[in-house]
This record gives sequence, structure tokens and C-alpha cells, in this order.
Amino acid sequence: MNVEKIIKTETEIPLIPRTLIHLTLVNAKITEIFASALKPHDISIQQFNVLRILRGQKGKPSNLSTLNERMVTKMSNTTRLVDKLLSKGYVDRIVCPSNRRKVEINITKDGLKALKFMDAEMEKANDFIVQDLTEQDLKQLNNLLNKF
Amino acid sequence: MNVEKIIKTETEIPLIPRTLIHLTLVNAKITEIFASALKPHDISIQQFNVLRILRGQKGKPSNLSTLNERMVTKMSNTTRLVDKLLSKGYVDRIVCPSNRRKVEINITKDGLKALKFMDAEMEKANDFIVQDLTEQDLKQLNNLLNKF
DNA sequence: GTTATACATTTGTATATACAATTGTTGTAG
DNA sequence: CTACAACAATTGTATATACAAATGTATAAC
Repeated sequence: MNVEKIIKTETEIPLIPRTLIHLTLVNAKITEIFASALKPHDISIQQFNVLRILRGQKGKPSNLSTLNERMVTKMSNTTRLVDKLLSKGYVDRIVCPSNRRKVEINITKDGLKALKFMDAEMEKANDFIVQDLTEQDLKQLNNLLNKF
Repeated sequence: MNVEKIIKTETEIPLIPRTLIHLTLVNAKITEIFASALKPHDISIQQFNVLRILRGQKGKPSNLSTLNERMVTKMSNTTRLVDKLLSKGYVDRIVCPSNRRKVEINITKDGLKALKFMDAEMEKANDFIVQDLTEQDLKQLNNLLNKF
């Protein structure tokens, strides 16, 4: 992987930037593995995230603002991400009756079904990614990440 | 930051996905800080990375393939990233005389000068990002990241 | 020498994202 | 009730990226 290629051969880079670059490269690797796990389902990571958030709402509809709070990305994308999911039939979107500025977004039966298949592959991807880390490692990593 | 909002309130997420999401969120935070540090210079993170790689060559020209090996992104982008840098006058690009399939890319005096200004701001950004981490933390983090 | 293959880069297309501007709706001050 | 501000979402524009296809050049087979 790139991490070795770029980082491990360049020990002359000072600790701070080296660590941050390293983190970015690991993230790129994770992203790539996730993306290819989802590719057979023809869905992007962000679209997958939106579906998961919607499922987590357990029927309670989400409007764009609340969806957005739970996502990394920005509002302007959220509209278009939902557009994509809509065209796949995985969500529906209705104008909120009590406040017509808002929209209510729900995951459909189809969306839940598709998500279930994706879950299985994502779990495999997860395990593959962390195969060389112990539970202790993961806890330690979490603690360190909390300091950012 | 989002990390708190999304992760710290959802301890019911199992350790492995929680850690990976956490890492992604920290990476997003880092990216955002870097991007805003570079914004006054009107340059993207990837363009900045290309400039740094070119400077690291110390006059030895790079072709696209070697540039690409050192980057996270894919070849097809590299052409267009160099296009942007070219239009800013930060690099020049000539067809390699010995092998006209290749191109030779060099950082210009202007590029070096601009890069020097950016370096200063990026170092500030680096320090800001890791302000709550000790040297010990950073070393530990590096070790853990090596296991990916 | 012509054809085929491999190499290095570029281009086309679709998607994702950041940021700013815009649309449509609601609430409120006068 | 009208004007204006605030809110929620959408749209426009520019850039970045992934993937596949295309271009142009060099090398090899015959």
C-alpha cells in the first residue's frame, strides 16, 4: 500500500506532519476498501451513510438538516445525495405538512432490504481492514483519536 | 466538532466500525483545517502536495508516473492538477527529450516562493491540530497506524 | 518495414464536494 | 397587512476524483 511507499521510506519527515500524512493515507486505504465493497451495490459511501442514518431513525422521518448534522458532508450535497437514493427507490421524500420549508425523508422497504445486503459486505470489509489490530489496539486508537 | 456529535454520543456502535468512523471524522477535520490554511493562497491540498513533492526532487525533474507514485490520488487527476499549477506559473512542463511519451515537470522559482509562504501556515495548522497530543501520543498513533 | 504490443499521458464521463447565491416559506415588527 | 428578517432546502459554479477509453510514442516480432 501507499502508506509504506510514501511514509516508511521517508523517516526524515518530522513526527507531526508524518503522523498526519500517515493518518490521511490510512483513511484513503479504508475509503478505497469501503468503496469497492459497496461498488457491486452501485452505491457510494456517502449514500450508504445516509441510508444507515435513516434506518437508525426507526421510522421517525428525517429532514435534511437533521440528516446533515449526522453527516460529515455539507448541506448542499445532502440534497443531491438524497436525489440519487430517490432515483434508486431506496428513500422517499415528502414536503413536511406542518412546515412546508422542510422535507421528510424516509428509507423504503427496498432501501432496508438493500442495506441489509450491504451491511454484510461492509462488516467483512471492516474485519479485513483491522485484521492486524487487536482489541487493545483499537481501544488505544480510539483514545488517541479523541484527542483531536 | 463532528467527532463528538456523532461518535461520542453513540457508544452502542461496536468497537471496529466506531474506530473506523472515528478515524474518518478526524481525517475530515484535518482536511478541513488544511484546506482553510491553504485557501488564502488559492491552492488545494493536492496541488500543495504536488508542489512539495517537486521541491523534494531538488531540481531532478519528475514525470507524471513518478509524481503519481508519491501521491494518494490517481493518474488521471495528476495531469489536471499539474494543469492548474501550470496556469498559476508554479511549475513548468516539457516533453521529455529522450522519451517523448513522458513529460518532465519542474517547480518554478515562483512555485518555490509561494510554497515557502504556505509552509509557514501549514506548520501552524499542524501544531493547532495536534495541540492536545504529546510526543508520546504521536509515536503511539504512528505505531497503530502502521498496523493498517 | 509493417503489425502488434506496451508504455506514458491525456481526455471523456459521471459523481462528489465546497462555497455562494437563490428560491420558497414562515415568523415578526411596525 | 406589508415589509423584512430568518429558516430550510435547492441550484449554480468550480474543483476534485474514479474509471474507462483514447491518443501518441516506443519497442518488439516477424
